[in-house]
Amino acid sequence: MLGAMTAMAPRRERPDLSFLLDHTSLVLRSRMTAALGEIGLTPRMHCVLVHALEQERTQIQLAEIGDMDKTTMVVTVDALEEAGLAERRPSSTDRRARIIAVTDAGARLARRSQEIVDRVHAEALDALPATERKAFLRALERLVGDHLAAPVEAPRPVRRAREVVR
Amino acid sequence: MLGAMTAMAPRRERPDLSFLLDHTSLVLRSRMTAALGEIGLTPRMHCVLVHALEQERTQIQLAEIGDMDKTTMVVTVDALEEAGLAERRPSSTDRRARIIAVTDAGARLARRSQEIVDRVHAEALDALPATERKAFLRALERLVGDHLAAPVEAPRPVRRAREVVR
DNA sequence: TATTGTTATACTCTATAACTATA
DNA sequence: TATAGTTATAGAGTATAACAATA
Repeated sequence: MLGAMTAMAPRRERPDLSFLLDHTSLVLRSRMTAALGEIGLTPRMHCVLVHALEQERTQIQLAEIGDMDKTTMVVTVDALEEAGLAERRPSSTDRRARIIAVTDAGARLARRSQEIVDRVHAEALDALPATERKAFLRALERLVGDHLAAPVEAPRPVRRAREVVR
Repeated sequence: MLGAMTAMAPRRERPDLSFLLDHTSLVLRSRMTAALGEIGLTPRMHCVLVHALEQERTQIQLAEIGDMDKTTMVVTVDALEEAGLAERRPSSTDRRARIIAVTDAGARLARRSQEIVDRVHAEALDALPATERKAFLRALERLVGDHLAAPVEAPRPVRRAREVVR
């Protein structure tokens, strides 16, 4: 990880927003991953389960919601199927597409994992006084909706064709 | 990246802190990387420059501050030397250690890069009303100092010895 | 014996490219 | 022609292992 962007002394006058956001985000993620890991889920599996439960969705739609590549979705759904938590079903309207159907076991586990997610979030937020907590969340939501809505696109390196193995 | 941890509907009642922190952190980082890239620096190079300027520091000390591995520090210092921004000098007290000395060009560039860092931070924070901004920063600092201080250590996979090539 | 800095490289993660089936 | 899903793998990023010099 990358640490302090700003020299030590002027921290108070120029708060190191990069460090603060990176650090809190990383630590929260590590807690979330550890907590969900106890019931055999990754954050990604949880994300797919919850949104597949809401309504009938295809892999592409779930990939969009979870901000994953479709190829990452393939391995995530593979893991969910292997664990007996979800199944691929043909879409009735598009024979190319697969609906991700959550099994009963998947639905039960999703309830537990959502409790875990809420608990991990609550434990973090409980460290803040109520007023500050509200302003904190409002601020984050404002940033996500506004100035920090979309990442700057970095130019991606062109990749050579893949080696064909017979 | 990973997106929403929480189903769509209950977002208002159960704010998705993971999503909010991940998203803001990622977008800010992309902006920072793009902005520093315009003067030929990575966030890591900036970080090392700034802290090497503050006082005499060895690679290990700079790695600690930047939360980088010492091997990552090697390539970062390589890049700084190649760009003529810093030099490795033998420590006068420990012949194993190298002091990272910032050149005049490095010092000039560090002033500019710190301005860039401050500007990118300010642009984000300017999106917030003054009161909210203060509470936001206080909250982040409280979390970093308290509940979200340290990541949960994930068990690292054991790695086999490296192949010896003669 | 432990630590600084270094090199080589193992491993993870993510996404691109290419492909099949279908729209 | 374009899209959903799949497979294979390229490439970036990062950290471990091993080592030389020194403490």
